[in-house]
Amino acid sequence: MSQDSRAKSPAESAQGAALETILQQWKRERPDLDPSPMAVCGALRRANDRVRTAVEGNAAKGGLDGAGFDVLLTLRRQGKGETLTPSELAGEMMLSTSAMTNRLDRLEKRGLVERRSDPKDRRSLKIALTEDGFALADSLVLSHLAVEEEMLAPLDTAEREELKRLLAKVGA
Amino acid sequence: MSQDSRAKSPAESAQGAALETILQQWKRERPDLDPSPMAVCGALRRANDRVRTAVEGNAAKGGLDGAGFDVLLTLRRQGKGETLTPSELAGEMMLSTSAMTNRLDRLEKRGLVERRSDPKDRRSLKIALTEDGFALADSLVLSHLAVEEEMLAPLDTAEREELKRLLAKVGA
DNA sequence: ATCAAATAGTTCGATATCAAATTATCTGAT
DNA sequence: ATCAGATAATTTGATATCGAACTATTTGAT
Repeated sequence: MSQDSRAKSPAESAQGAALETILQQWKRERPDLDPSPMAVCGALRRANDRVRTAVEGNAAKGGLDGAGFDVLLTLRRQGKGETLTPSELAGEMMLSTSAMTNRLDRLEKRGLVERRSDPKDRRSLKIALTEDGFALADSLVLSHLAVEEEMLAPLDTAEREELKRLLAKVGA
Repeated sequence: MSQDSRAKSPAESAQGAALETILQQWKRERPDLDPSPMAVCGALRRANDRVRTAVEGNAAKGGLDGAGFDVLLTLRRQGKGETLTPSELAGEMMLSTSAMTNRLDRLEKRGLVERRSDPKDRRSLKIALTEDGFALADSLVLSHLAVEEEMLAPLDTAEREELKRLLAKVGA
């Protein structure tokens, strides 16, 4: 294996074919079509991949994958002692409830969250951060923001605002 | 189940918590931190999710998932009769070679691509579109561009250029 | 010419996801 | 008060991915 020196772990080195090359190929193959939307959507995907990779790298420092990291930060930002149900968590992060069961199993096994039964509704659960989980979230959010800030470092404040504005219009 | 009415299949309705709410929560919980990078990175992720969902919807019209669709279009844009090896394909689309084996198995089973042994190097394979595969790719790329164009419809030409420029700077 | 190291593709084992089925509990209409 | 239907979480079964191990070739140093 090892595909000729590039392409290590897909989400890692990442990049694939140059966007410019792709556009040229389509112009040659289908001169009847305007491929310009691909340039924008491709740039969107690439930028998102770069950010995601960097963010997951930070999560890995806490021994978490992107999945567990999201759960931890979602709980943390609710506030000390606040809880969410598995369904609410799944809803917040666009995930099936069965995938959430699995994530919570892992986080609970690591002692970062706990499942508390809800006396008001015995079907339901309250998911809470443990002390360790809270501390880890508090630590990771700091480096997380540093990582995101670094990804955005080439953009000044006005450019960031403009980027947000334009992104909000995509698919709106 | 069904988490309070939204969040059907995660990648489908999608959206999760409002970005604005998330920012407010962090400002309350960690007033010592500047959460503004989250707004930009969140917008990036959301925009990318919307585009991906739309693009996968188009692929589904041809009975493909996003994975198979990518392979088909990558081969198509090389030109009629041109081939790539599984390793090259994996490299182009940032995927492990083992995942590529799996994708090719499925596409070959559907008669959309074929594996040709390379007489120059008997370890290697040439992946080629079949006639059906070529025709499907040619048809799907048309609606694909229509879908992407629709996602970008709220942006005029200058805004698209600006968006591309800004996205290229993210994580650069 | 030989053979160790590199390379191409596949297979294997583990894991994360989804959708559907399942179990337990609650709600509301009668 | 009962019970059919809704709801919460989990379990199940299928699939896609990754990294590592494997098989078959090729390459390059001697």
